[in-house]
Amino acid sequence: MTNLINQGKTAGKLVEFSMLQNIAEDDAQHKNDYKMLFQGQGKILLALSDDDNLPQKVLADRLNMTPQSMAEFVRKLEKRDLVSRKKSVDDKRVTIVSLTDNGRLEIEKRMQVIPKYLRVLNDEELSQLNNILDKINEQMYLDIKNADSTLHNKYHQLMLNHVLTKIHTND
Amino acid sequence: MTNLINQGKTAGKLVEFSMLQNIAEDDAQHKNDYKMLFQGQGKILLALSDDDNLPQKVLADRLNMTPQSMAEFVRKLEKRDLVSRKKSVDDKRVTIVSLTDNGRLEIEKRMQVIPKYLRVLNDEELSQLNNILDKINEQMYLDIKNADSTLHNKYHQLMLNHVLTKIHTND
DNA sequence: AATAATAATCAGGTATACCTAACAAAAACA
DNA sequence: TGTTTTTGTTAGGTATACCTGATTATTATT
Repeated sequence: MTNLINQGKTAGKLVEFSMLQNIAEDDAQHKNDYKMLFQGQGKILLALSDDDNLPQKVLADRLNMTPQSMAEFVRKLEKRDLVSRKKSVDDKRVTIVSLTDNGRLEIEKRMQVIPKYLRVLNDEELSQLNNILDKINEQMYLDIKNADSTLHNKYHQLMLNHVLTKIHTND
Repeated sequence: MTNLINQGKTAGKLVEFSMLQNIAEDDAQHKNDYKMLFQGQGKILLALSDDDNLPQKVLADRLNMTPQSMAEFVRKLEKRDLVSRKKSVDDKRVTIVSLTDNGRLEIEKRMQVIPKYLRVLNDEELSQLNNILDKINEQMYLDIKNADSTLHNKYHQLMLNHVLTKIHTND
């Protein structure tokens, strides 16, 4: 009961947070980079950062996208030299998509940006936030898995599990 | 020093969080609603939710957009019956944009969605997260103000200051 | 070997967020 | 009063994210 009220408050602050993020990062292309991490081409990069050398079809399924869209995005990524495409040898229909070194760098670059606003948190707050995010993220993994047990698109799971922590464990 | 490491970890988790959010809310148009809060038409709604009945020009300045884009978005919002446009009487050049009741409802609807993932936090965690978000948000307000003291576009400030808390204070 | 299913492509489309250039109407200024 | 500034509009454009339909290879099935 009381909890609901607190949840409401926090929800509002999260919205505020997202909005400020959007405005604050208005500088340069950072914003776009960040925004682009989670849709279209960016999604694909993230997917590949965990599980590389995937057929386009698999990517399309995982990211819940039509093969046509996938083809388009992969093309664009290829043009930007972030992924490469090679025909599979076992099945000459399939095109294997792989990250280029450039693409790998790009992802790291994008993810290693430490938002300026984190600097105002002290160690205790950082660790609190860490715990909270762990809990929230875990719950979201579960939600995603459940929403999906209805087969039809396996979502990420594999791909997602600690993709990012992995990349960030070089500290 | 150590702090930097923790910041890095947290940054990674935030990226993870955003990504999961994007995927988890794949259901229905919720995702789009949410996403749309912070750009284009959505930004305008938010701006008006704090400070209503504004000339298009002012909106364009505050949201750092060309008047042409603003005109376009306001048009679209009008078509969706979320805002109304009336000519100002003192200055017949200006068009005053106002939220319709419908628009006001729309904003509240969008913002009062409590993300499912918050339910896994207990009261202590919620209050920790609240504090943390307060700190972060406050810092971002400052950043925005500073980035902006270089005149040229006054950003929000007025508009932003506790827009959302205000709306959420009905608990 | 003939047919069906699968991976991908091409062509064409919609929607959104933006932008620039050109221009009209109204207001401010000299 | 005439000129300049300001607000907004029209027209046209770019870029991204997606989608559907039709078609081509290639592999799987019968």
